[in-house]
Amino acid sequence: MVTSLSEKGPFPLSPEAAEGGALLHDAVYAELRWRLITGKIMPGVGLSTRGLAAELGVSPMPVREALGRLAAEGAVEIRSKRRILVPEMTADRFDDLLRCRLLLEPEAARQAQPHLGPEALRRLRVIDGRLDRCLSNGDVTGYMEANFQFHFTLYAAPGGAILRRLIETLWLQFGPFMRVVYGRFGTHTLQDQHERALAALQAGDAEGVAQAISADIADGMGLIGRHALS
Amino acid sequence: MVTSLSEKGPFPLSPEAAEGGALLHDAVYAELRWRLITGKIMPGVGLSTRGLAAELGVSPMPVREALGRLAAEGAVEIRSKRRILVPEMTADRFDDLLRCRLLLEPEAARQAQPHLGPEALRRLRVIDGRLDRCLSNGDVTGYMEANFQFHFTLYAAPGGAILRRLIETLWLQFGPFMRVVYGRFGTHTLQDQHERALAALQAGDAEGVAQAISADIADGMGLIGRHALS
DNA sequence: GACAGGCATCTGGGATCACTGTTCACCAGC
DNA sequence: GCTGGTGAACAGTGATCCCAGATGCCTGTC
Repeated sequence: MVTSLSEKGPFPLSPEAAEGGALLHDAVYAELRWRLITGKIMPGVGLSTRGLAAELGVSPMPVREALGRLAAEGAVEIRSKRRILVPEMTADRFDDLLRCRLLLEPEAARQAQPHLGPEALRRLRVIDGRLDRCLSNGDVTGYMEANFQFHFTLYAAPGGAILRRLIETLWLQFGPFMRVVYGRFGTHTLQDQHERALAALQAGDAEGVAQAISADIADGMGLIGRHALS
Repeated sequence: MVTSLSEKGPFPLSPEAAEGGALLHDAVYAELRWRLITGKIMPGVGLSTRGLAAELGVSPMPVREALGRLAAEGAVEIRSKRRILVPEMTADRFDDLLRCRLLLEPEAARQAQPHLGPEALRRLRVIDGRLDRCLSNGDVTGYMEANFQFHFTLYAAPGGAILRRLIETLWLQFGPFMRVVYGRFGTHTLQDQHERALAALQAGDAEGVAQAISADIADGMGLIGRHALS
């Protein structure tokens, strides 16, 4: 298998996976990351290297390596042999993740604010518009993709790469769970604080942006997620 | 090679590596993590899967997987083919790491304080005593091991696993650099804030613990590290 | 009919092999 | 003597193979 990748665009190459570079295991890693963040993989489902390899049209080796990386980040759990799965969410882990988000993301937004010019603001508005359309249409996957892009476009700042990376590992862990939650309760109940963040951004109010993001996380993830767990 | 691991205690099994479990690549991963955190691997040196495999007495396969995981955490850099190395520190990356530490670790200490009883306090004092002895003796490696144990014993709290994991990722990245810095400037200049943290801990003052950790990071890593980079 | 034990199958972990791209060194030419 | 090109060695990547362990089903016995 010289891999279908080079000839026909192998597995549905997601935006994230596209920048994966020439290395096969990097592409697989990026693809799986994207699937987890956008909740395309359900919690509790077992993943098999052979199965994923067949699905993606690659050999089991790059898949194994990608799963190993994800395991190091806590996104998948290698439970003994024969069982490698996306961990189920528990109330404790949820609270832990939520605390970390509330600690990291407002700070990331605060640090990024001075570097976000009109061009970034315009892009954020475009993403937010797509996000709202997905909410109206009940397109959960589209919403999660747009929400990811909104937050990480907002956090883009020179010198924030390490913080962004930490935040990404958090998103990897709650993506599958939140997908289930949104799927169960629908998207119409979601009320994000993005407008507030954009207004503060336009005003050059870093503290306001941070507070908006904090509220966005507490509302969008905290309330509905904890409700689903109870 | 049924691996020397099972019979004679293979490669110098560090405290961290011991809990690695039965899986070979987990043991290698833990071993390399420990070496990075304690600065036993210098920045800029090339690592080769084959070389490490020979050194550790295992086949290149588990080493490859371990290096892949470390690459995902930013602890090693896979620069093209034929070159996989511990990245050199830059001023920007250092500032980024320092900001993240100052964001995460005081909060981890604050969250852990209510869960730290007299027993934990006693263990922290033992570790701090060993740490001070290492400082007097100029034992840089021993100091870094003790310092790691002090901080992560302090951060131990139920429901803080994810935060601790994030912090470990940071330690992986500055360990090799700080080892060089300490080696160059000696350990006698180091003045940690551990006593202050222990006093606040004994008084049940969570905010005081957090401030002491904040000062400890700013002094022990911030000042000396930035001085070394200038 | 239910439970226990054994067997078949499946899956992950490790080893080995083949290939490719990179790097370094040596040699030739200017 | 220096520079540029070429070739050889080397190291990472991906594929295939093999083994051990776990899961699940089937059968036999109580």
